[in-house]
Amino acid sequence: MDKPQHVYLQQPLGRQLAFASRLYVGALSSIMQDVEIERHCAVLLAVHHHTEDCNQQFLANTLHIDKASMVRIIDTLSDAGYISRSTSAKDRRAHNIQLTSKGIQMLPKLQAAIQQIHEAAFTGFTASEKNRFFNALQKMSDNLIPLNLKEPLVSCDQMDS
Amino acid sequence: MDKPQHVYLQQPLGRQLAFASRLYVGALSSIMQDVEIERHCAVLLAVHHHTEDCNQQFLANTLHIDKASMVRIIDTLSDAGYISRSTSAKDRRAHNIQLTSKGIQMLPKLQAAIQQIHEAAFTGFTASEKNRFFNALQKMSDNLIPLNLKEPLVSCDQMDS
DNA sequence: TTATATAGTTAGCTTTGTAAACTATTGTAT
DNA sequence: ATACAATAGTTTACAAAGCTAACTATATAA
Repeated sequence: MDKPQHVYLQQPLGRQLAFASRLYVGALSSIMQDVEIERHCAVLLAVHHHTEDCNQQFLANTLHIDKASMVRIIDTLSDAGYISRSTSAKDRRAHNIQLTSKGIQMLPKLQAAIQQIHEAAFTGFTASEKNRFFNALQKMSDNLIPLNLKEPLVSCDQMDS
Repeated sequence: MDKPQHVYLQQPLGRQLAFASRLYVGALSSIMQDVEIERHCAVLLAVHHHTEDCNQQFLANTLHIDKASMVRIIDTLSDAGYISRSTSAKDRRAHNIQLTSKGIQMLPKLQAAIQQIHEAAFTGFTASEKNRFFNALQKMSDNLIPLNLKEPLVSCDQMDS
């Protein structure tokens, strides 16, 4: 019933996570074939749910996408007519992002697709199992953040130059 | 205690998984700075644990890496001197992959790094929580695979040409 | 023998993450 | 007010990864 997964993981965690992420995006693509920008659903949903001061830096921080990539995404979504930029009144450096009417119109379809994926993904899960999974994923990510250092991480006993 | 995560996930699942995967690889890079090929630890471990008939297609299937990418990875690891190719006696199309002595020598370091990351990642988890997380991730991935179809996925009520 | 499938390779394309340099603006310290 | 530093956004360039297609050499099945 329980496999010996600590000894040797056939799929190391890093790869398993990457694979799951690819499966999720792939599923979204399969379902929303007629919508060309389904890849950026996270941004669309974030814009929808955070109407106040929703600038590119906020989106980048929230979704863990760097700001250069965010420019590309916003350009794509803007060119496709789903969102628009407008200079913030509070801070003229910032560009507030809004959904256009076209963006608002496609939201239900996107939400339905996501719900469909979640129902499929968590088939066989109880509600609390699903909850625990989300919480565990979040906690694990938070635990890993401090290990991502740019600096050499020199331990004391190595400093002898 | 339990947040309303179904309503709107601040981080949609696909992005959360991608982010976690990046954190994992980033942590490995931080810890193994002197080893230049830490990115391919999954392949090295798989080669180590599957000595019999470990060819590139097997590795590709096991780790969910396409075979073209696998060629690149094997080239890199081979150029760096960690593994070697040899034609299989059973099937002369196949290349069996083995660790070189250099590859074997660096294994303990890699395993220690991975253990360190796992200890950090699952700080605050009980053993069973950790187990449940792995099982849930696996189950969720398996559930998503059928949704990844190349074919148009035409529902019956759409077919009327 | 012929046709088909498979393992590996190569090449080309796209997406994504990352870094660096740059602008326009904002905030702060003097 | 002036000078300096920080921030939001943009552009450019590069590297890694996934994907596809075409190709070779072998293997298998008809």
